[in-house]
Amino acid sequence: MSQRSRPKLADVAERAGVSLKTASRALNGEYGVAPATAEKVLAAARELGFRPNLLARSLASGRPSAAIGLIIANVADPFFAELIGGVERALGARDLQLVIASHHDDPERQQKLVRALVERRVDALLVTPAPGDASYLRDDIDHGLVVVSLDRPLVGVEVDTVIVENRTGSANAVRELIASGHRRIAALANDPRLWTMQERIAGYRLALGEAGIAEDPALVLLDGADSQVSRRRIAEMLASSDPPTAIFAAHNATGRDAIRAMRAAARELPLVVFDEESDPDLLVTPPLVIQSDPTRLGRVAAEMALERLDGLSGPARLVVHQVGRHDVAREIGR
Amino acid sequence: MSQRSRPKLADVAERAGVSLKTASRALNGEYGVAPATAEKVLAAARELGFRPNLLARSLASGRPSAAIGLIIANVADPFFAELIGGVERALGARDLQLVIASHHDDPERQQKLVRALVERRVDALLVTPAPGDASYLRDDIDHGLVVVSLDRPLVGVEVDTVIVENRTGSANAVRELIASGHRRIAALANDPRLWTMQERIAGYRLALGEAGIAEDPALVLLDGADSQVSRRRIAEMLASSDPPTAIFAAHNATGRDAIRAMRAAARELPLVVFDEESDPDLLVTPPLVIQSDPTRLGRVAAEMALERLDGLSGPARLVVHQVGRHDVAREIGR
DNA sequence: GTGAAAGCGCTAACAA
DNA sequence: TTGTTAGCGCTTTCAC
Repeated sequence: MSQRSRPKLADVAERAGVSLKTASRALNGEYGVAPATAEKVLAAARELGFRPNLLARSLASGRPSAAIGLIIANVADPFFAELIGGVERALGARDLQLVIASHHDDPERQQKLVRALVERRVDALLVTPAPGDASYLRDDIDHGLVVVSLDRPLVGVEVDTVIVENRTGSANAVRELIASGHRRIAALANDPRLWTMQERIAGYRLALGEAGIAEDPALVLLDGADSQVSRRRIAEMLASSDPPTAIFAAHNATGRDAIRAMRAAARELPLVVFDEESDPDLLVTPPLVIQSDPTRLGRVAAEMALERLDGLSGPARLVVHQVGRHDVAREIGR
Repeated sequence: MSQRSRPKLADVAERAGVSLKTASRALNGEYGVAPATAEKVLAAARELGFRPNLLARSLASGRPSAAIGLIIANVADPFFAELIGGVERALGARDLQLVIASHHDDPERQQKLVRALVERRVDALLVTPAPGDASYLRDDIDHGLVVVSLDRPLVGVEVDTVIVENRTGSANAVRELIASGHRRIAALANDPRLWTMQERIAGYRLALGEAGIAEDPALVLLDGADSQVSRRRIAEMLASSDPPTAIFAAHNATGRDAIRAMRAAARELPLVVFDEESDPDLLVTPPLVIQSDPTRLGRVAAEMALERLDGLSGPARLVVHQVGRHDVAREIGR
């Protein structure tokens, strides 16, 4: 409805007194058009407010639609926002448009979104996968769809993937806590279905195991997505007869809940947080931050997709980024 | 290139042994297809991995492309991330896809993005305008493009607009500071070209004027986009012989710079911040927060666009949201 | 240097 | 209930 009365190429051609093909050539800057003719066509287009229909062009030419699909957990999450920024920057130079959608960690919603974007004929699909199997993508991949997985691996298909060292990064941070003498370290995550959380908790367990520390289930919260619940659970840990002496938060929001719970209990324990994005130096409890660098994640994933679009073939590639480490308390002198 | 070898509707029809149109009807769930025939078609489509080409469908049917364009300042900014979330939610029920791009407050880049999205035939365009005139949109609007402006007004065309009470909200907050006895109040903004900043500073001036306080240029920083610069400027204010006794930050990032500068100077002044998104209760200096509610901004703008797409006509509408006010320090008991 | 015809993948109108 | 024909807006042969 909204775009119905638009002038078409034929209108431009008619107004310029040339044929369809000549108008097309002139507007696309192709060779073989007399300068005067080209100028006439461009003037006609300007006067008419002509806007070429990219959908029609893509259909007629068989060329790709110049759009990249990006499916992530949640656009409103600062982590993913930064990731999108990285993708956008990598795409910018190529005049590729970005079609974005959130699956909110719902596998079925992800599948629907994949379908919708494939039907829209995006040139490539960047996905931060929801939990669960995604082998339904095989078909599209076999038909030439470029898929790149980022932040988490895609289960059921082999595609280019960019992830970070969740496990090692977490283990190293927990090792630091242990080296400082801590033996009762709480571990907090927001959703046990997420691969990133599983890896980070595995890193926590790895470090504990190396030090011969038995895991205390009372110090582990895997399902802290609900802030109310997680604050209560952390408060209980702090109030117990054998409380933790340090906290490892595998997720930023859960880490912030920990800060709130500590403040409520008037206690301040050493805190490690994975992927705290929001100026951690300004938090009342400056943590040790382990960082994924979502901007880089997005940029690299987009670049890998572009390489595939440029014709790169070969087996799926796996890129594993090292994580950053920022001892915020030390950096601000506390 | 990537989607070339896909089966088309004709392939499905052939495999099912029916005509093109019958296959089309069956796949679109239209009436007038025998159940057995429909089943055959669906089976054929499944076996072939058929994905309808939405671009072709849109072209052939004249129906809209089921995509909404969203042009904002910066996808990676948490404020806009939330705004996107609001748009996405409002669109979700309708199966509309979201094409997103950032102009980084560059008017020329915005114009390019508008063109690109119009050529892609988005059904509607939601824009958080970059500074400057945008009357180039008139032509597209006249041709039926639905445009909604959000967070800032669009200059040069009259379109549905959703903004917030930047001026009143700022004035009220500054009035509170004045009522507490402050007469030397610093004002910080990040970019004087932005309408939102102009309005908020106008609110600051309004409150000062009412109280008969002369503005001291030494206490006003309008161009604090560079964090280094803004921290230095704020530090100079604090170190001056006649320092401010309170701070009004018209922008969140500049507000955080103020917190850093205060910490560096070992001073803590009452702080008002506009649009602090990142858990202000956890900041070392809990501010009084004036909130735009970007999620609502996005949701309402998207709804207005949908109403237009549904055929609503009439003059451009202006929606002005009241801002929220959170005295974070008081709320957390400090 | 320019143009006429055919066709991209699909739907619409009208038959049968 | 099904099929045929034309055509969406553009690009591509292949002519002139």
